[in-house]
Amino acid sequence: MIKLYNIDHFNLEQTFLCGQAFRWEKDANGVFYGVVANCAAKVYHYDQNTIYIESSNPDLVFWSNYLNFSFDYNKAEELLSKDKSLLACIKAGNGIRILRQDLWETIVSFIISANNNIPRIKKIINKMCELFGEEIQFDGKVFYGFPTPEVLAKLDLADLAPIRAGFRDKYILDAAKKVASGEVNLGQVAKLNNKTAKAELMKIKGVGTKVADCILLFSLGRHDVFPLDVWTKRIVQELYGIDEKSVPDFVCKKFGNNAGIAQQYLYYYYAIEGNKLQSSAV
DNA sequence: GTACAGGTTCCGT
DNA sequence: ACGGAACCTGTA
Repeated sequence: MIKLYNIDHFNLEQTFLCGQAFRWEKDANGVFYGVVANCAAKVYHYDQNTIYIESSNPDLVFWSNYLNFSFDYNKAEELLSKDKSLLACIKAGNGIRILRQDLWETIVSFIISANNNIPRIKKIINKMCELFGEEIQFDGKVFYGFPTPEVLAKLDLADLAPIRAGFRDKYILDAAKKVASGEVNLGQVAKLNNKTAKAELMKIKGVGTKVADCILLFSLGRHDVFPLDVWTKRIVQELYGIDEKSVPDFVCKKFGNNAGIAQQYLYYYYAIEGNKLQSSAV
């Protein structure tokens, strides 16, 4: 078992259920079960400042990387808190962290997220893992790893039909084929700057601006990227009185290196918690 | 029955 | 370049 002590700024609920990851579930005791790549895990707070991780892969380095444990949130939040509108979001969502998720898994997950809702996204991903992922025995339960590009590349649309991905099925296959063949080299993508990495990812069908930004933020730790979806665009427009076309530029300039973190707070506060928008001074 | 969901692609100007 | 419809499916 891995024990993480003296945790500052880390809330599992907000981190796992804020819409950046789709494979964590909370049970009746408040314990989170999930699968990361091919590692099943049980994660829970011992107390507010201590987290326990039991996993089929009890590797501290693996988990501290996934949780982006070394990143100092205090500094980022200190800067963001100067904005009065964000302050309320930061207080409400305190302890949200941006994960560093597996690149391949993040690509496929956010392809599936297009024009979709979170419960259904989860359902599709779980079914795909169950059918094509590796079986993992852990804690007396059965889990399924995320299918590799190689496995998915061999499938056709009929094979994928049971996961009920709808029109996204062909995009999943396109991603698998391009990654398995090396046409899109994931090892390289991680080394490229935002703009180039994004262009590389967008070679995949079903990966547009927003999905690519999500991949950069939620997998590669590019905290300066602000994925603009229908929610966050609407939120920024109303909160700051910005017209639609200026939003991308505005968030970039306003939140700079911490834009992605700002995005996550805004999304959590207004979209997940369902608070009503009210304008306030910038 | 109809509208809509954390977008992207495709097809018109 | 830019705007709008179409897209699978599930749920309200």
